[in-house]
Amino acid sequence: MISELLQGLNPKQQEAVQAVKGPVLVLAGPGSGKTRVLTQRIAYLIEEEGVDPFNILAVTFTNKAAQEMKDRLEALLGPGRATALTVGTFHSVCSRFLRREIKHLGRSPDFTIYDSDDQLRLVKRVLRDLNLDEKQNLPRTIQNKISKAKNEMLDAAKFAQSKQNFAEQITASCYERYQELLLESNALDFDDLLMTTVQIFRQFPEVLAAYQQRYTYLLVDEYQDTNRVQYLLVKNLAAQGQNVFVVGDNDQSVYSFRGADVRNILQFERDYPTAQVILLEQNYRSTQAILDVAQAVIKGGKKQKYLKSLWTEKRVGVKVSLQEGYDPDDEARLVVTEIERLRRVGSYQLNDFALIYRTNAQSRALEEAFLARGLRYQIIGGIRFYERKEIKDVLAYLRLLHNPFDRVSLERVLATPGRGIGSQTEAELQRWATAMGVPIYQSLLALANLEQGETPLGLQVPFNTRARKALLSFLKSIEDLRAISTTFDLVGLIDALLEQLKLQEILRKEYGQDEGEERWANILELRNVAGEFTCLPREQQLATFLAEVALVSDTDSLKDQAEAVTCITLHQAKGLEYPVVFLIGLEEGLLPHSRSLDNQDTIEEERRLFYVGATRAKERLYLLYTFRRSFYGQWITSTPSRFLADIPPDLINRPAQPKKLVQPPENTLVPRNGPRLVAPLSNQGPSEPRRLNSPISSKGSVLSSGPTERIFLPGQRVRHQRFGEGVVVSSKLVEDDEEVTVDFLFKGQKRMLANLAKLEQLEP
DNA sequence: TCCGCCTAGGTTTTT
DNA sequence: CCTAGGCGGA
Repeated sequence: MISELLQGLNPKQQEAVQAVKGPVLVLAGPGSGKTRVLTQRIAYLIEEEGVDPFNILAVTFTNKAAQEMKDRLEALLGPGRATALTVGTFHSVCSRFLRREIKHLGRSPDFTIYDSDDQLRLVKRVLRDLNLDEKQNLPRTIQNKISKAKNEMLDAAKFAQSKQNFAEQITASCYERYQELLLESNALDFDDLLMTTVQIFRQFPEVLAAYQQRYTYLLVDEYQDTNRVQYLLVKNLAAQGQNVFVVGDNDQSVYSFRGADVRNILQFERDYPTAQVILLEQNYRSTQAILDVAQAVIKGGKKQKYLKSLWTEKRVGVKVSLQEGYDPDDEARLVVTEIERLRRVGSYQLNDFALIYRTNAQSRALEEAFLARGLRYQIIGGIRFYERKEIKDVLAYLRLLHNPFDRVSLERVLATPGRGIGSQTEAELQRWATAMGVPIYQSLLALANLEQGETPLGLQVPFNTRARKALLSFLKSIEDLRAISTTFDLVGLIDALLEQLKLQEILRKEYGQDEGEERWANILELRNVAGEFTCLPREQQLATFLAEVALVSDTDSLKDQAEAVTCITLHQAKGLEYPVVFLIGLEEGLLPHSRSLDNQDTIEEERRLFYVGATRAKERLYLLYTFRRSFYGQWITSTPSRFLADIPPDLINRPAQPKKLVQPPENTLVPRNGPRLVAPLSNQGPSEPRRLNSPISSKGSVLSSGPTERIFLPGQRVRHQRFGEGVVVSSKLVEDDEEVTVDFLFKGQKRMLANLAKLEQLEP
């Protein structure tokens, strides 16, 4: 009997799901159901091959993908069947692994995980410790270098060896001190989670052997986005059984900035000579019109032969639209207007729409347009929930309670709220702790003992009376909370903390009524999340909560059912799909991003980003760019993205702009909030070709010509100069125009060419 | 120590 | 444009 698990899969997919033991590489285009194949494969292994879920490790790209995989398995196999399965991101899997195994390095499992913000603070601390100038040694740059080194498995010593020039020696000494502070803080940063795991594997072969024995089946999604250390993790775990099943798409490799190396997937067969390679080329997501454009862009740059091509059985569908907005506000307005139109004439809901952009900053203009029209929207990313100041403040207390050596949290907590402990006192505390050779928190405890008359090391009692008082009262409040944490559950602890801090009042005072309430609401949301952990044994609640909170990303909490338009970056949109997609800001300097321009490889990565964005669309794809955009407060005339020039004109519609804008007179400032000097004129038929300054190419490019998109859909209200108002009955595209049948209020039905007749769109 | 004014510099993308 | 840090004054 053919397994039910194979039903609804095409032969290629079935082949992948049933692949025999041994290494398997599934090269799969966008929308090819690769994540589904991965999931079905796991179900198949358990159901048909009798594999114990305990022996399976599946690595996904986000926690959200992991959750979805678990849910799907539950649905396929029945409840409870797959609970022994290990699923998660590299980071979460390694984090769990280290809680168990870090003891081999003589470290406590109660380590704190430092996120990027914590990393940066720690680097700043390092620079101050080493008396280095923050101007000459930018903390961000140093943080990036350290992170990069860790992703390449270079520890501080190896880094110092490999870099000989003076500037890098400075970085090396920062790296060294940085690791010292991490160790002293009993903390691991994001990158350590992976690097330390591999180090343990190397140093303790018996530990590795145990995991190799356990995980006889290893599956990895988005393999093209693995970096060196992730590659080594996979390789180490797969070394014995070779049962490694990876899925990915080299055309969607967009994470080289965090060390991802597309060669990992391209050289899979070299790493695993017995590998089977399966190509999934059929696309189940997008229409042919969308796929054609996406393929044109991805192929545009390269001469090399492609590993795979894409095809679909879906209908050709609506042509992809390309449109210019005057500026980002106008661009946003065009999008919102189109969303409103599609909602009227089609059966779309708000969550069918996605606005995808290169940089988070672009979401600002969108936000304003949505607010102005009263459409619900959700912006993914930007300031992440767990990076909000008020949230981090509260988390800092919780982290300090769980791990008193956590240096970054201690410093944060000392400074907020103001309690009379400033940089002077802090520096002195630091000196004193160093003199005693203990971590800062212990030196505080020693200070308390000193107060009670003990003088352990015969050191002089430091600090003036005021500072000492402040420090001791601080210590007392922490110790009080610590006592509470040993009797109350997590929510009880948080309540006590909020009470002690008088946080609600502080927030209201600091940010005013409205924003104060908003931030307080965030705190309550955090408290809500904490509530989900109170079902655990009390001793585990805080640790589990903190580990979880450190590793979630924003897309993880993305709600599909939310009735709102989604605004999201290209990177975060990877793996998602929407019926209608607007790719905005398709301009030189933005996509490709200006920071990528000095290097051919990074420009090609930008091209892949375009490809990823375009292939998110199922039914309709809109490409937009602006005439001008402001950078650093300066208006710059935009140049349309070079990737647009790779699209054959006949694949694209350049709609007659329903709203035509005129350039403002020279040297006229357009006030940000005042009345716009550039008023949208009501439409008067086909617009004059907009002056495109520096078009990419004069012919063979979508930028120079193009027929019209179908904008007069049935139900659209229109006005004609002679016939007056009417409603569109039907329409179809013809050569260079759109043929519409209109039912006029007084003149009955007429058929005409929309642009030729200068037909005007009206609001409903 | 804290507050507020000022200026110089900065914008990719994320687990 | 915006914001984080530096600097002067209370």
